[in-house]
Amino acid sequence: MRDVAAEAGVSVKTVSRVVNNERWVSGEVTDRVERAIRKLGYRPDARARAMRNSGLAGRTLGVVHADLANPFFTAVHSGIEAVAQEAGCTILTASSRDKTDNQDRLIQTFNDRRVDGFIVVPAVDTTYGSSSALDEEIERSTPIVFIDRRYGEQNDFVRSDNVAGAKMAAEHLVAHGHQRIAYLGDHPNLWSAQRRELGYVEALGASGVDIDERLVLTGLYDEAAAASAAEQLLELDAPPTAFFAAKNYLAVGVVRALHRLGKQNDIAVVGFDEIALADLVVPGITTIPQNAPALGRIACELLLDRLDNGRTEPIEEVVPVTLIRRGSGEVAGPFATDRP
Amino acid sequence: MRDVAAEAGVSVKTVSRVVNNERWVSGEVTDRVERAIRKLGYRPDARARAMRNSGLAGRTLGVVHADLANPFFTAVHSGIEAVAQEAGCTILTASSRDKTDNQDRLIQTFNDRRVDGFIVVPAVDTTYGSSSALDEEIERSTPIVFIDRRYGEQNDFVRSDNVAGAKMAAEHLVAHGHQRIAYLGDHPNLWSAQRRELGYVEALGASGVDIDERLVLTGLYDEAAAASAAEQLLELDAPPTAFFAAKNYLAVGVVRALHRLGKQNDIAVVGFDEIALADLVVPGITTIPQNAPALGRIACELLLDRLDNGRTEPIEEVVPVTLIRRGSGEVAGPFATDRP
DNA sequence: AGTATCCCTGACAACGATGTCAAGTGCACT
DNA sequence: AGTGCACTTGACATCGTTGTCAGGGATACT
Repeated sequence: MRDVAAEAGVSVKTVSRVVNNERWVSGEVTDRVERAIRKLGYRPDARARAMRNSGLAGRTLGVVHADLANPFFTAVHSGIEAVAQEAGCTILTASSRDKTDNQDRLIQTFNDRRVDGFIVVPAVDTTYGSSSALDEEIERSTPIVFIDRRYGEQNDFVRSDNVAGAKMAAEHLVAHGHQRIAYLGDHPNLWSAQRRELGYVEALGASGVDIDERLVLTGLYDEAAAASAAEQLLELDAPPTAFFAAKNYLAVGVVRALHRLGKQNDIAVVGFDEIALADLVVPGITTIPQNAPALGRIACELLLDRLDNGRTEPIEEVVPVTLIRRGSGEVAGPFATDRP
Repeated sequence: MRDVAAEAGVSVKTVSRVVNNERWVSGEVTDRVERAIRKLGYRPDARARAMRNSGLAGRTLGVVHADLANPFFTAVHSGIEAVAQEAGCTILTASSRDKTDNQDRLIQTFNDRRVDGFIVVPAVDTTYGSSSALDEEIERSTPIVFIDRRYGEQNDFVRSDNVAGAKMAAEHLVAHGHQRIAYLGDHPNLWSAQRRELGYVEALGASGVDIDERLVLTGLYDEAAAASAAEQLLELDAPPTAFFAAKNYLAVGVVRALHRLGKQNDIAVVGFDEIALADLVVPGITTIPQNAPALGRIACELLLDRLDNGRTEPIEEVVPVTLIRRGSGEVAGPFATDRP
C-alpha cells in the first residue's frame, strides 16, 4: 500500500480512500491511484482490514459440521456456500467427526481467527452433556445458528420436520399392512433422533398399533451396526415385517442385511434422509429425503440477518419433508388390503 | 492483551512471551500472567499474529475444489482435513463448481486473507485455456499443489494412475469376451479424462481390438448426459456390448439407462471412481475406485513440505488404483470363453 | 474584505500482536 | 572493585489498514 502511495505520489490514506470508494477524492487522483494499483498488482490485506473495522471488509463465517463425509451434510454445506458466496462472505469449514473435543477445538480456532458468526451442527455427544466452547459463545452472544440438532432453547435453529417425517414413514408402513414395525435410530440423546422416534411412537399409537419395545433399537451409528441389529431382530420368534431406519446410513445397513438374507422383497423398509442410487436397488429404497440445501441456505440467511440487522430474538425454522415411494416401503405386510 | 498485561502488572511484551513460551521468563511472572489470561479469558488474535510473523502462528491453507458435491472430492477433502488438523493448520475451503470464474475469484479472496499456500483442483474449463489467477500465483511462486487435474508442468501434482486404471477396465472387459466396448468420458480437454481415454485406447490396441470411433463419446458431464448417450449407442446397428464409464456420475447414468431398458444383465459396465451402494444394485457395479483420501493427504503433505522445508522443485505423486468386481463388469460378452 | 461552506488531502493514532534493542538485575570470575 | 555473562523485563517500532482530525484551496455568501 505504501508502494502504491509512492507510485501515485499520494498518501496511504488516499489510496485507502480510493480502494474503499470514499467520497471526496478528485477524479484525477483516483485515476493515478488506480493505475498504480494495477501496475503493482496491489490487493488489500483482508486481515489487517478486518482488524480496524469489523464490518465493511468481507465477513468471515465459521461452519462446524458434525460429519462432512455424510452426503446429507455435504448437501447442507452447498446451501450454506451458495448464500455465503452471494453475500461475499468467506467461510471457514471443518468437521468435528461427531466428537465434542474436536468441535470445541475448532470453535476455538475459528475464534482465534475472529469469525463474525457460527453455523454449527453440534457433535452427537454435545447434544447431551454440553460444550463449554458453545456455552461460552452463547454467553457472549456471538451470532450462531444451529442446524439439525437443537442446542439450547434460545438459539436460532434450522431443522427438518422430523416428527412429521417419521409419522409419514410409520403410517405408510401401517397402510401397507404392517403392524410389527421395527425402529432403528441413532443415539437416543441426539435431538433429531428423539424427534423421529417420537413421530414413530405417535403414529403407531394413533393407528392403534401396539409398540413392541424389543423392536425399538437406538444408539446405532453406522451401516454395520444397523445391519447386525436388523439381522438380530429378524431372528426373533415374532420378527418385524417392516423397518423404519431413521438415518441414511442405517437404512443402507438394513437394506444390505435384507439382501444378504434374500429377504428384500419380503420385508419393508423406509429410510429417513436421501440415499444415492436408492432407485437402482431392487426394490428401490423408499425414503424421506430432507431438503438439505434449504437447511443450509436458511441457516446462512439467519446468520446474516443477525449480523446485518442485529436481530437477537431466536428464530426456529422448520423445513417440510416428503416421502418418496420406490418399492421397499410398499412391500405388502400381513395385514395388507388390496389397495393400500 | 493490554488488559491481561495490566491485570498481571507486566508489559504486553511479557504477555506475548508467556503466550509463545519464549525462554527467559521467570516462573513467578509466568504464573501471574497465566492466571490473568485465564481470568480474562484471553485468546490471541490469529490474524494480528500472522501479520508480523508469517510462520509461527497457525498456517492457513486455501483449498479450491472443483465440485464439493461430488463424493469423490468430499473424500479427497477428508484426507486434506486430517493432515491439516494434525499440523495445526486452518483451511479455507470452497468449491468452484467447475467454473474458472468462480475459481479465480476464490483464489483472489483467499489471497486477500493471505493464505500461505493453495491446494487446487482446477475447474474443468481451466484445464484448457488457462486461469489468470493461477498463473499469477505460480508466477510469484506461491506454494501450490494440484490434485487430479494437471495444471502446467512445473507444479506439484497428485493424481491417481488414470492410464493404468483405464487399462484395467478395458482389459477386464476384453477378458470377459467383449470387443465392442464403448467409452464414455468427461470433457475431452480435462486432463484426467484424456488419460483415461488414453488407457482405454492403449489397452484395446494391445489386445488387438479395433476401436470404433462411434463408440467413443466424450464431453459428458453428468448422469443424464451419460444415460442418453448410452441409450443412443445401444440403438446403433452394431451396439456396444460393454461400457467403460470414466467417472462416477457417468457410470451411474449408464447403469440407470440399462435398468430402464432392462439390459443390466446383458451389457457389461465398468466405472471409474467409487459409487455408493454399488454393491446393492443387481448386478453390482464393478468399479475402479480411486484412493481419494490418500490423494488429499499426500497433497496436503506436499504443501506442508513446501511451506516448512522450502522445497521448490516440483513433485508428482501417483496413487495406484485397483478394480473391484461386483458383477456388472463380469457380464459375459459374445467372445467369452468358459473361464475368463 | 471577511467568513462560511464545500471539497480534497495528509499526518497521526489506532487495531493486536511480535521483533529488536537496550536496560536492569544478580552472580561468578578476574 | 571491575568485568563479563546469564537472565529478566519493558519501550518502541512494525505489520497493513482505516478512523479522526486538522489543514488548505476554491467558491459563494454576507
